[in-house]
Amino acid sequence: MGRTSDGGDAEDRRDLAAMIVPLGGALMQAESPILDAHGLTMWGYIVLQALSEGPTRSQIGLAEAIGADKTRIIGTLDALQERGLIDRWPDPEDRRIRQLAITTAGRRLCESAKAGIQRKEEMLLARLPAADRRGFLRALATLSALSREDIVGDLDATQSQVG
Amino acid sequence: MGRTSDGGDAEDRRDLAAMIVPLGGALMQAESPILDAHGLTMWGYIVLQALSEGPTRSQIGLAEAIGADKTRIIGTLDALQERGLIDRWPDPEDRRIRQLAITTAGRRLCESAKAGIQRKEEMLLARLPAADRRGFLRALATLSALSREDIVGDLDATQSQVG
DNA sequence: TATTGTTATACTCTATAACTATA
DNA sequence: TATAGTTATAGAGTATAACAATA
Repeated sequence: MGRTSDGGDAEDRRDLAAMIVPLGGALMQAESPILDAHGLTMWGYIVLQALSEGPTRSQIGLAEAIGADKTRIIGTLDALQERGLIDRWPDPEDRRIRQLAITTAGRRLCESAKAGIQRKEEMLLARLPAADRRGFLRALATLSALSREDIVGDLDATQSQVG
Repeated sequence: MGRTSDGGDAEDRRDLAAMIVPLGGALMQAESPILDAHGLTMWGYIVLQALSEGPTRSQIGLAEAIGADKTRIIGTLDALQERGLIDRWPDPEDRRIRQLAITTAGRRLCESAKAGIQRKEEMLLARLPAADRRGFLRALATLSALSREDIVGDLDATQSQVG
């Protein structure tokens, strides 16, 4: 059992989540000193990266884009605005909505943090054989582009049986 | 910039943590209904898997092995013991220490949960080209075998500069 | 009335500190 | 006194609910 040749790699392995979740925690911990040196929180960095892609028409839109609750980013936006890293102003056509954009200073700081983080990540990736590394990054890009429902929703009913 | 040929893939990419952490969250959410169907919590499942490898001589040892605080697993152990999924008894030679072992019922339940989880994961991995998939799983095994210090500690001082 | 943004509250998870029983 | 296990408390992070301004 387990060695059946059903077309591929039915090797024994640990659960994906058991490998991925702790790895994600360690990566966040590794990023932390770099973000600290830039005076950024994790959420602040995430917001700056999102706004680097282009301005946003509402805070709710931004929150959805980064997978956060709308109430969770308010303090972050306050701090970023006060430091001049983002602009925030009411939409003249609908004064309920706050428009958001990154400033030049914000873009510069974000790019610096990203460079430091990716430099550190490169040292980690250097431990991998080149072929594995390419496959890893490509697979990661593929999987992280999937929607949460695509990952969670696969065969919900039939897989939950106790065997 | 970024296209320098320094021996490899200096491609633009999102931060590893930004891809890995949400993926881990989605995977945990995907596991959740399977664990529910088995009456297991995430920590209960982790404990059963750890004890599947062999008995443990103390709760502290088990907690360290799974990266948990010793206070965090007590309720979990109580519940597993009450359902007859683990045995827990004082070491006769040092009655402060509780020895732990999985029962036959515990092993059966754990294997059933693991089968369901990995079946679901296989459906996700099936979306990847075979080569990427192999590299992904091998890289993941390599990286998750590293200690937290190995990942966090890489070049702590020099990487934290604001450039 | 519905929606954006905000504030206040409650809840969950985790870490810390205090306690017991054994040594 | 030191350690394993337990319980109680406090803290961080998040989600939920209520509120003010605008449409």
